[in-house]
Order: sequence, then structure tokens, then C-alpha cells
Amino acid sequence: MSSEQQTLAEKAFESIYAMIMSGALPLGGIVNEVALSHTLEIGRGPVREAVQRLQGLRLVTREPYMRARVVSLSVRDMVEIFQLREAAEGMAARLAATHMSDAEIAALIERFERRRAGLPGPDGETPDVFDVHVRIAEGSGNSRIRHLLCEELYHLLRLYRRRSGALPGRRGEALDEHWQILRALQIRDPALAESLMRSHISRATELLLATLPDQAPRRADNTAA
Amino acid sequence: MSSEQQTLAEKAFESIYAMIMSGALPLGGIVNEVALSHTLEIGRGPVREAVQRLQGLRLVTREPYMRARVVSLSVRDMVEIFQLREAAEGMAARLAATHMSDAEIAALIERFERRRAGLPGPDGETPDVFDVHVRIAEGSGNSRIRHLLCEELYHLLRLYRRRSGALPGRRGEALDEHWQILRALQIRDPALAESLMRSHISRATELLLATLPDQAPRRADNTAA
DNA sequence: GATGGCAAAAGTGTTGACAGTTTAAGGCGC
DNA sequence: GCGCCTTAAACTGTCAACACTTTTGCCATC
Repeated sequence: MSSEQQTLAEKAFESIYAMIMSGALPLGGIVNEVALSHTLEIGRGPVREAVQRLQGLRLVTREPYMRARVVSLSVRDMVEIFQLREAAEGMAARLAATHMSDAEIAALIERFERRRAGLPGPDGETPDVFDVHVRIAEGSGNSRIRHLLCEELYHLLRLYRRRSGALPGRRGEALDEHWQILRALQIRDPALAESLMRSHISRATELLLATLPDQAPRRADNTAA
Repeated sequence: MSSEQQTLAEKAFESIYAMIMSGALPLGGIVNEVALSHTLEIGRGPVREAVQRLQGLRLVTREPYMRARVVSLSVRDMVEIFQLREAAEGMAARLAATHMSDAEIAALIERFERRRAGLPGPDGETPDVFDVHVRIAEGSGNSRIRHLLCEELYHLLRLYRRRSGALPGRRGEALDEHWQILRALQIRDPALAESLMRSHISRATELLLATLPDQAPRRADNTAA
């Protein structure tokens, strides 16, 4: 964790990512390469590379000569993400049920129990809300699914949670559902694990859909008649 | 289709992508930025941007000061891609069953019938093997799933098909299975469409798994005792 | 007062040169 | 002859300047 990163582009990426998360760069706002290069006191090349990586993560949109903008994150976007999560995380749970070792599952369950009881973890970790989901994605043994979930989707979920409507609460039910999923892993039932995970995410998706301002009009045309 | 593209980086991206597909850049081979910039007769900046985009698509691997390499595409990688496809395309089929219009489904079925009979399409199109899959991904109405399948995974499938083992044949069965999926769309049965799509891809995954050189050892530990 | 074109300003795309790191070659000792 | 260290070559990372495009503000015109 030294202040001396490996490459300036990496440092720029993390800085800009943090700016988006903190709101220093507002949600629909413009991402100015030269302004950022002055702020970060580096050349425009690394900034440009970082913005391109952010575009790869779909955190900013960018077209040839137009200015780059931070993503807007409409409810519609969130619904799409949740639908993809339902599919990918369901498969991750299915794979994890046969791929994770007994020790890994036991450790995950113990960790979960501690968190549930409000205790700090055995190693003073950061108790992320997505903890169970991350562990299962990693435990799937499928690096592409893990990358999709952990590197591409969870960033957007965190952003939405922090800077928009805080993603329907559901604390209690979610814990119960997590527990059932972990049990399915423990008894090595892939179909059950997938089914439970899909139901878990599907319920959240339904809540999101209920938040939709009715049916999104295809185009918002504000030109006065 | 003019030779004058919008931006040089875009041109570089397409050129390098074609080089990988044609084998001009071999599968595990090194991607040299200055050599490419000389070959394409452009500066190193656009080449660099293109390589980064290729890295985003996971077609090349790249670490800070190391040379970039074209991906290797092991059977293991293909199995991971197929597992993700099973999940994502299954969801795409489920969504398409409620989202596609009657006209879209009818057009897709007619197109499929023509191809099946060996006729050229009504508009002289390119009869891609992934045609049905692409149309369903687009018909899902979920831009993120469409992007994942059409922009990130199908490239790798085409590459593997052309430059490695030609992905288990199964021409006849695949056509039948496609037909059943289209029928499920037509009768508006989301669960059936998803189930059929998953079975369709799962069968191909099984064939791939059978190709695996037995079972991949978890770690290759060559330290002598 | 509103609308259209025109010009300056701001911003992105591209280039060539320089700095830092890795890789490869060469020489030295064993 | 083989292995290790030194050194040069090759390559990637970074920067500052230039070219092209878009945007913005202004002015004339309707």
C-alpha cells in the first residue's frame, strides 16, 4: 500500500475511480482529461489510459471527439445489471457447490456467522456487504465469471448504492437467504445453490422494477410544442 | 465501409483484431507496439490504445512493463466461456420470450428456415453460425447481456473455432435445438426458452470437457522433495 | 426578440522524443 | 563447458507540443 504505485496510469485509474465514488466527479458529469492531468499532476497520457479503462468498466461513456461523461446509472441500468447478476451468480453458486473445498466452505460459514453476530472477523477484515457474493464468485473456479462479477458489476453496485437510491434494504431477509445458500454449498447441492441464489437476486430485481417510474418512455423529448 | 475511418485508434483496433483472427499474430505470440506502429504506419499512441482495448476484451494479456501477448485459448478457457454463456444466454432467451415482438420472432424464424434449407437470406446477409444466438441476445432487451455476449464472448468463440480445435461439430442436433428454442419464443414460454438454451449450450460444454487432457492439476508444484 | 452563421476557445486525437524497466547478449570466474 | 554478473539493446511508460473536431459566444440578419 505504498504511495509509490507501479505505474502512473494505475494511480490515475484509482484516483479517478475514487473521485467517481466520492462524488467529486458527479454522476452525469464531464470528465476533462486536461483538468484531471493538472489535478493529479501527471501527463495527459496516463489520464487518458485510465479513462479508457473506466470506459471498459462502463463507468464512463466516451465517443470519438465528444467529451467523456460519468455514467448516469438509471434504474433501468440497475435492472439490467441485476438480470445479468441473477444468471451469472446463479451459475457461480452452482459451480461453487462442487468446486469449493470443505475447508473453504467452513471458513466462509464461520465468517458469515461472526458477521451475523456483529463480531469483527477473525482477521479484522473489511466487512463488505457483498462478502458472501464475492466469496462464491471466487469459489466458482471460473475466472471469467469471477471477473465479470467482482471487477465489472460490483463496482457499479457500490456506486449506485452510495450515490443513488440505496438499493432496497431487506437486511434481515437477505441474511436468511445468504445462510440458506451457504447450507446448499455445504451439502453439495449445485441445483439448490443455483436456485436459491437466483431467487435471492430475483427478489431484489422485483423490488427495483417496482421502483421504476412506471414504464420508461423511450425518449424524453422536452422540446416545447 | 470507406477506408477513411473515424479515428486512427479505431483503425488500429480493427487491423490488429484482423491480424489475430488471420493468424498474422500467432496465438501465444508477442504484440510489439513499435513494430505494429511501423506496419500500420501510424504513431504508437493509437496502437497502444488499440492494444488496451484488446486487453479489455481479454484477447491479449498485458502487465506493466512486460510485453503484451495474444491470449493462448486453452480448452480450460473455452469451458469457462461456455459456462458463462450457458448462464447469460439462458437469461437472454428467457427475457427474449417476453420482450421480442411477434414480428421479430416471425422474421427470425423465417430467416432460420431459409438458412436451414440452404437458401440465401432475403437480403443477402452473411450467414453467421451464431446467428440465432446473436438475434436472441439482441432480442433480450438487456444491453449489458447483449454486450457481454456479442462484444466480448463471440469474438473469442470465432477465434477458437478458426485457430484451434474447431469446436465439436454437431451440425444436425444444433439445428434441431435452435428450432425448439425459437418455438419456445413463439409460444411465449420464458422458462422453456431458458431451459432449452441452457441444455443446448450445456451439451457443447460437456463435449468440451471430454476433450480436456484428463483433469487439470490444481497447482504444478515442481519443487523436488 | 429569435434564428442562423462565423470565429475564437476549449477539448480530444496524434505524434515524436525522452525516461525507466525488462530482456538479451557478452564477458568473467569457476 | 557452465553459471553468474555486467552491460547494451529493445521495449514500454510518460511527457510536451501540434493537428483536428467540437463547443461556445458573438454578431448580423430576419
